[in-house]
Amino acid sequence: MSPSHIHVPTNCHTVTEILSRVGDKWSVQVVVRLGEGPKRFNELRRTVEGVSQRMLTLTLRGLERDGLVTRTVYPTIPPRVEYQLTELGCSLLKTVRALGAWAIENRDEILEARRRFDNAAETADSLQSRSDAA
Amino acid sequence: MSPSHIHVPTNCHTVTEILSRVGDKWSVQVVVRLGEGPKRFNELRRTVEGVSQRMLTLTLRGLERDGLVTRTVYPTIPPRVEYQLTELGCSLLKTVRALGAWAIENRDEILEARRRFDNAAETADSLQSRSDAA
DNA sequence: CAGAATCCGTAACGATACTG
DNA sequence: CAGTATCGTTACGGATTCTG
Repeated sequence: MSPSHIHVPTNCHTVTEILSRVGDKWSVQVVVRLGEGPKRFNELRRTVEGVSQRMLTLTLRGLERDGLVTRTVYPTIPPRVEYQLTELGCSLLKTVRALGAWAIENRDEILEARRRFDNAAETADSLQSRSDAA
Repeated sequence: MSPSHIHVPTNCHTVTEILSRVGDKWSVQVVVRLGEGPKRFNELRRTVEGVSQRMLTLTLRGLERDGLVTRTVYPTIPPRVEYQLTELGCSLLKTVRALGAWAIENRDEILEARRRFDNAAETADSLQSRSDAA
């Protein structure tokens, strides 16, 4: 049992901070792909699908900055750069997979809830416009 | 062992979708606070700290739409509205806590990696400007 | 090949004022 | 009390062009 009634702002902030690192548009996908093994830049660019060159660069820089991936440059011609998960990155991948499992498990329930909610809102709207017209 | 080399786009998309629901600026904090029990609007507004009225409203609507919280209106004067986690919301809270635990556990390592990275970048910059001046 | 730099549109967010 | 409506700003992300 954790004392959840004790509010520790630092922890909340920490969690939020980490979540916004991982919650951006591409970080998770990149981490998951790198979970398959080290990859080169354009290799990632192809497999992540939909990511722009710019965003892949920024995402990788961010992950590198936080110590989640390493960037290794082989000074050949043409240049060759490999990205690889660090141990920290691997441990993150594990907990992200848990969240992923939850997402897949509850996908249908969420989608249906969404459908219901949108339907209800639509119904309310049409009732509204009917009373407007009257 | 999961066959991680088999790429299932639907699952990736699902995970990304869920993560962007939870990865926004306030959802997690709201869910965590609601994990302590049902709360009223302004009660949340105070405990979540930093959230604007507008964003709290939007966040709660989003969570309600996805079936993660319920919204109960007591038609008294003044009005009283209670928000409460659904079962689905509770199950999400559990996996989010796992991510939170990871965040807290690895906070220092991340911060230090960040510091190192920024230092290295700064050093490179100053070397750059020195060769510019020459 | 692996990026850096620039430009630009959208969407997220915050502050404020108003309402039932 | 619990919102809605409107406005302005900022941050995110995409497309394009250029470079070592």
